[in-house]
Amino acid sequence: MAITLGSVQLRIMRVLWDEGEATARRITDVLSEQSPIAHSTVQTLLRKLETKRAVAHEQQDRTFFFRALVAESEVTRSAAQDLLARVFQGSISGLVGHLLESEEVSPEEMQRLRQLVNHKTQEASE
Amino acid sequence: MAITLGSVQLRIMRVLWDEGEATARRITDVLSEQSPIAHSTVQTLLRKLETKRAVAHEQQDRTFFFRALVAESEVTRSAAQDLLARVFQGSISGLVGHLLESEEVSPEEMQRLRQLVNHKTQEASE
DNA sequence: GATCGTAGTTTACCACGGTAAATCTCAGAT
DNA sequence: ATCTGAGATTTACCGTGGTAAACTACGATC
Repeated sequence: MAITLGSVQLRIMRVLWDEGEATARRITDVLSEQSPIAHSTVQTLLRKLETKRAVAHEQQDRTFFFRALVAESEVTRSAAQDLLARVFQGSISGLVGHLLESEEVSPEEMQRLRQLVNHKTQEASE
Repeated sequence: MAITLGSVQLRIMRVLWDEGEATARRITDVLSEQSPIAHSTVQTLLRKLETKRAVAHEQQDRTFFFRALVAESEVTRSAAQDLLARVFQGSISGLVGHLLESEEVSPEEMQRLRQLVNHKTQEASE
């Protein structure tokens, strides 16, 4: 059941995760802040998301209110696992190595990263 | 120029990276070890890879020898960056956090990971 | 009551990855 | 000379993501 979403679908889901529930119109407006998108495009994608059980809607008056059926963590996790398996053949250090080489990483990020790794190391030894 | 490849295309590229150059037949054989794939499928994908300048071929007698035009590091890097941007909005710690939670990580992997992170931290402070 | 706007529905394309059969071509075997 | 096998090429189909116009329905407003 690996839930894989396209980039626009992901942005739609993000609105739902942020706001709990939203109308198609609301989503169109939020997405359009970044780059213009036709309302019917958003509606089509919501439909496709509903088909694959990633969202559901309920009606009030003439308007649909959508909400997410899958958790953000679920989606991001399967995306990360997918990449890890497909591209890095399971090697987390391979993935992280590449990222550290090619991205500008803020000191805060590095801090968080170190904590994550050390925490996990500790866990393993207790 | 983000080179993005599908999973089978990636497996094809891996053969080329491993072997330097290979015929379509050779690639079919290698891929078929894992799961059977029609020769013509491999040829079609090689064609598509050639169209997008990921591979090139040269002819000897009646046979094409393919080689990679893009480096493995280039492809894996752009895949990782793509995921990072699209799904984790740039947060490496977010990505790594998810992976550490959901994957079994061997002690060796953790070791390498710690080294990576500490090394990078050191770099930043010199 | 005609019109306007907004919601949702239908329909249609395009691109890409993957899948593969069908066909063409030609060198080597019989 | 003919057949066979292996290579390459052509053609075709499906699924998914993305894109959006066209159409329908309906409540509110002039």
